Amino acid sequence: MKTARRAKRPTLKQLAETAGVSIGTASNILSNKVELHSAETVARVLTAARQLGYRPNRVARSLAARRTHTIGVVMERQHAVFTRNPYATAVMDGLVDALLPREYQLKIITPHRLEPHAVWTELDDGTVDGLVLIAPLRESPILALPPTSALPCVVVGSTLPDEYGYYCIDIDNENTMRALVRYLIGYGHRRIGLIKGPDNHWSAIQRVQGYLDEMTAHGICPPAEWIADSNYEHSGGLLAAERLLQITPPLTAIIGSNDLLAMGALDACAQQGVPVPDAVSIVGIDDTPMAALVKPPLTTMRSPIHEIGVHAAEALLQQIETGELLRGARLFETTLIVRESVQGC
Amino acid sequence: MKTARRAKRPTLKQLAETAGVSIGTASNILSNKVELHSAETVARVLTAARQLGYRPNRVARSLAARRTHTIGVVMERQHAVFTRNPYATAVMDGLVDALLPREYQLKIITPHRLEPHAVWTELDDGTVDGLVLIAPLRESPILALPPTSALPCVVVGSTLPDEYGYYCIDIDNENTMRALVRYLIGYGHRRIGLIKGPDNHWSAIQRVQGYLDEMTAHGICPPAEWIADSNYEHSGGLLAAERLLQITPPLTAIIGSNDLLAMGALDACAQQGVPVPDAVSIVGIDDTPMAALVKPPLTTMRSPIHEIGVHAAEALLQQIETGELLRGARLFETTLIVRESVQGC
DNA sequence: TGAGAGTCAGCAACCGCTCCCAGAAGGGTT
DNA sequence: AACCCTTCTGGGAGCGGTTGCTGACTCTCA
Repeated sequence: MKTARRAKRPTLKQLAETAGVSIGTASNILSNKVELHSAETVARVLTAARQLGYRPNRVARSLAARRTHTIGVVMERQHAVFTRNPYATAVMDGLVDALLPREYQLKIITPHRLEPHAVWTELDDGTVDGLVLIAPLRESPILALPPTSALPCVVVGSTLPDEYGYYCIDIDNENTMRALVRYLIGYGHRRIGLIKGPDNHWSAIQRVQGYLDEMTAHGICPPAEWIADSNYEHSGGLLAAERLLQITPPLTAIIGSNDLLAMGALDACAQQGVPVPDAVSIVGIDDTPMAALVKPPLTTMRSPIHEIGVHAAEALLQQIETGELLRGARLFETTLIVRESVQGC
Repeated sequence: MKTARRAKRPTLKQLAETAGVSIGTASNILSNKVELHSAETVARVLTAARQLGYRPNRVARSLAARRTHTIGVVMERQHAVFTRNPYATAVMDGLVDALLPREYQLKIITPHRLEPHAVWTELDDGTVDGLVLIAPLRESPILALPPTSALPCVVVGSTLPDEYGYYCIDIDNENTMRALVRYLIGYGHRRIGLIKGPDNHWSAIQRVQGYLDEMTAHGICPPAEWIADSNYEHSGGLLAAERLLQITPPLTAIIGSNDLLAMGALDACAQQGVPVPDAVSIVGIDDTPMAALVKPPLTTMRSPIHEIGVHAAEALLQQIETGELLRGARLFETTLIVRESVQGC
């Protein structure tokens, strides 16, 4: 592969020469260790830097200091589509907000190998000080290896079992779903269907569990047909809802395991002329920005995704800077956002 | 600042030792220059690598090879909110799609200094092989300096005047707006208002120009009050539309300079009980995913944003790999997406 | 047997910067 | 005057790779 030959830019060595100091001195001064040197030397170096248009080479700096000031955001290949992944998008916002002010950079990593060791070669390549794993999947090669590589990591959007040894930041999936079921039951619903997320998402499984637990706690034993398998996307919600709408006697409420699913269900109802919430109530989870825009506006559980992103960044930085690895989980509360897609029956 | 001491991982030197070869040999083999060495040596090195769990250090590699295989995505501070920036989000998707398969990584950069030279220190810090500038603003410090630093760059979402010396990838803002105006006029509209984007966006200015040109081409001279200043966001569209709706005799159509603005206008109409499209037609530009979801579904001009992202990546890689800098602009066609927010009058 | 060609591995000079350590210079004490 | 501190600067050994060059070795063929 041909590589362009670019104009050389001034190095620290040149800077040191034109300022008439040693490289070490110049380095110190440019790294803000100004107190080590006399005001006159500092001024000389700074002037020379300005005059030369000196810009430090961050790669060299990282190599020497073994610190990159960069965080990697790891997404599964199939998730790396921001337009269809409002969750990842919102997490990114939180990360950006927390990271940029502290002069950390952000790198997007999507492994494309399959073998776990190869994947970790892509993830832990020395260019990042830490990793945020966004919603790693159950069978993902990323999780196949224990986080032995002492690279600080946090997991967002998947609550992994303790054995995995990761610090997880997420909402409380089970309780969120249980709250949603309780809310619908409070409105008199009992024939409540669920559009289930994909089995390879930890959250999907936990949400189903919450649904089943709360339903049975109220003496309802939902038949299998009430639970429609799907992915986590709008189109999947539409298809799944079409199936659920054919159940007789009809369900009076449908829970989307996330907002996208619920909005797909909303569209299915619209297409089939089923009025929401008059004929069927629909709810989701996440409260993505679109949830307020659809008709009828979606009642949903708000996940503090942005806050989760911020916390992920902070937890990661803490690990990086103290060297102490965090374990366990930090589960955020969700709050019910009542809009217009639910009604008693 | 305390730095965690991490477990050392094997270096090329160790690898070479355990494989019983020289560092250079090991390096060649791991860089896929396998043809330089005998099959037996290759096997020995590969085995040792597997056994040691060797992972190359990309930082060191970048320093030595002066090639990082990383692209920087530069966003203005105020734009680095993905949840409210469907445009940047869609561009990112295109970049990801084009870059990841070619083993390039993607880094998000948001300058937080103000002085142009300081900004370029952040942008061109040696960690990227090229830069994608997403919708740089008119008075941005990023643009204050000519792209003299021979770092390959492309601009996306802003069509800069030639003098700036950047290769720009964008839609044809003026003609897109003119087509929209023509479309409305074709429906008999003449009292057409415009919600204008912010003055610091090149696209906003070009779109206003297109509006004015096409209106006057049809003998309509829009009074100043028909043009409502705004930002590029939903909330801004709502406020601006409130003003436009008070004009008497009423406007029969409102153009949002982008979809977010148009959707804000839609909400303003809903709040004031003005039926769309019966009382007023509303259109936007971009065709963001939400445009199809709102009520009524928004008629808009589709920008091939994803394609723009892909092209940006390809143009950038071409510059990086050939060393020849591109100039000028590549303007993509937009296409009218007819939905339900327009009607004759 | 010796020259020439062709393989293949090792050596060593970087890449640009950090950071530790030694030592020079200057000032104050006794 | 000798000694000790303090303050400041320079030297140099890495960080973990890449890369061009040298030269040893084998093979072929006259």
